[in-house]
Amino acid sequence: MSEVTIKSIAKALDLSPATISRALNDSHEIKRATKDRVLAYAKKHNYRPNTFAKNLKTGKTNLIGVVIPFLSSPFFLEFIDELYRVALPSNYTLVPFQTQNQEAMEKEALLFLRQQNVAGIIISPAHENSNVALLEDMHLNGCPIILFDRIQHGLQTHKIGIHNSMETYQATETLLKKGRKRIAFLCGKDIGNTKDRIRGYKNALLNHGVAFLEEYIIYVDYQDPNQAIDEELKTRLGELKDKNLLPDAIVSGTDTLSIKILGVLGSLAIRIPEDIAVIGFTNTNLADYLAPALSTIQQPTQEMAKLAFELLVELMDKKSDSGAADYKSFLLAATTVYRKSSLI
Amino acid sequence: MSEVTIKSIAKALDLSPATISRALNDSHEIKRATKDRVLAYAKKHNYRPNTFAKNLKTGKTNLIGVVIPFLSSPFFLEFIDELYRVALPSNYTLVPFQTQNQEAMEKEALLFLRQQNVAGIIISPAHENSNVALLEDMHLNGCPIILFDRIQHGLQTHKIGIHNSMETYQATETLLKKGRKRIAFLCGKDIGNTKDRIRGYKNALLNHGVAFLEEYIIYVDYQDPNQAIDEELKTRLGELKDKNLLPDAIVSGTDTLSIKILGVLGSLAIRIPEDIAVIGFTNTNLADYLAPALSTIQQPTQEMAKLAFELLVELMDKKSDSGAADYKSFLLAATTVYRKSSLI
DNA sequence: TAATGTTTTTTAAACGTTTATGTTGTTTAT
DNA sequence: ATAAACAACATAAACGTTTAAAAAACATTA
Repeated sequence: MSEVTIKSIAKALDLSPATISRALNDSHEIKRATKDRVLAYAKKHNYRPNTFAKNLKTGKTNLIGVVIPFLSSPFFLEFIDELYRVALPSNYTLVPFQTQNQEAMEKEALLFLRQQNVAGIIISPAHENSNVALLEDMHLNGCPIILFDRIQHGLQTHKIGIHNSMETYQATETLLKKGRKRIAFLCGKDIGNTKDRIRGYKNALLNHGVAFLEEYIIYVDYQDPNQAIDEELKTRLGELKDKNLLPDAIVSGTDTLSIKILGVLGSLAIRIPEDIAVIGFTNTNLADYLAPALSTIQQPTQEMAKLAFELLVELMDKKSDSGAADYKSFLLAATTVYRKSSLI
Repeated sequence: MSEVTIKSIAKALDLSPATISRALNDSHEIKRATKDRVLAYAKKHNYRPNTFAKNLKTGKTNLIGVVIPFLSSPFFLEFIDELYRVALPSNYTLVPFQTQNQEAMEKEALLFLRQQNVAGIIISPAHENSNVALLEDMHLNGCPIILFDRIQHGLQTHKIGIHNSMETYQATETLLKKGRKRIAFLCGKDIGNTKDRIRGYKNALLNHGVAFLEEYIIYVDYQDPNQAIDEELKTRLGELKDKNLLPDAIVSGTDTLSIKILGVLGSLAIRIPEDIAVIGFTNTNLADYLAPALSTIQQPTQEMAKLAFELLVELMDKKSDSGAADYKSFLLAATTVYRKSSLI
């Protein structure tokens, strides 16, 4: 396929392949004139290095694996989108994977990335400590890894996230101060950061003297992509209503559910925020347009992406300097935007 | 990095590398017993073939390049999402790229994909005939290509899209039948399929005896990602109002704009659908939740993705059968869902 | 001028595969 | 019994790079 190679250039210019290779890599041991000849010829004949040969020889690639649970989640989508933007001027190429929040799929992705010998990985793991052994193995073998968003994970490396419990604490407190007492917490089963977010929610209740009710933690099974989440939500709300426990406010700790709940409440003829106020984690830029406009806890996605990329590049460049492994956790500030869904 | 190779296995089992390779590839000229020994050893020691060596030798990869204008557009997002789903069970790996609708970026992506020697490409081109020479070149050199969504493009290959003019014709006609006469058409400058969609819009007007007004084609420059599209939309509507030409309906021919226009009209205190009815092209599953619920012309995204993948695999398998190049254009049926934004 | 140092280039091996060709030993047909 | 056919493996070259080491070319110095 690729007709023009280092060898063919060598033959054409009556030089050795070694010289061509060095000239193309701007080695100091090739004189200016020769370099110019080679570069000119290469350009003229549209020489393109064979990635596979190069990688085979050097054992290095310029690939960055990006592993996320869902592409359809506004937060992860925005993250990837920004990642593409910051990676563009660099020489690195992104290889994204979604795991559907399943450890098995995550493993497949990681094995593939390992096989591709990626230069680094940016990952929001499927679960707490999911594939931790594999990740540690790759990490030890010189593949730098950045954890983001779901940073409660055993791997020792740079981590980028937000202060989850603090965010839900404040959201819950806001609702409490507006007089809401029956506040439910909505979250996906096995969805990252849930624990921390629930903790903040509970603490807010505690500090305001409101009793915590186990029934008010609404878990929704998220695993099955084809599942009718709307239906499940309706059922769960119906159960609460039957027990005479319909909440007067909902804090959602999960991106996608924050939006779904609006539609479900609407179809049940429950008014937002009059009957139930809603504040949710999500990063959709459509929040303003929703009915009603949704109060959101938004992660600083673009900064996270930028930081993730920069930290990774730093680690990849450092290479085997084998620094004393002083990894840091970066907790960025989230922004809560109050819109109609939580006003009273 | 990869410790265990064909060579090392050969040494360990006192066989030649050729035998190991053949055993791993289940060649008929290796006897059962030997194969079993090799497979067992490989499994036990976690042998992973070196992709680069393999690709270098065979000149083939299992990569599929996916080139789209925007990842942030609901339609393309859904397309990619589904593509991942159908590609998962196969042995192919997706390498997505977004071009920001810029031919230069598209070229970069294609050059990269060519360098990676991808087995095939699925693309919705930035513009009509953008990078057509490059695409043709790659195509001729044995890289099968599937065009989707924006199929008005010079490349001769399988194409998958919808009947754009028909869809906008029907949407416009619906509005006309409800008595709207001042119908504007909203679209992105240089956004694919615009021509066809405008044609359908014009024909509907024509067939219903409503005069076409040049001012009612509202082009919005889409290129600059940081541009304040909302502001631009406001300005354009303001201009129309000043000329006493405020429309009573809007058909949007562009995914993202279909959503944006809702917010803009809202902020101008224009009622939907009373003052202005809206029907738009888009595939967001949030259409129901928007304020007001948005009438949408939805492409059959998942079928498109599935078909694109299947056709591509077929072409990749066929290889150099050099079939008489009987490429087909598949025009799938879109679905128009009428919601509140277009009811009167 | 010859020895020395420096710059520039070549030689050759290697990365981990695949595959055409060669070699061996065994079976089958005549 | 012997030639032919086959099964099962080994040898060796190749894919397009990179890079250590050797070699050549040139420049400098005594």
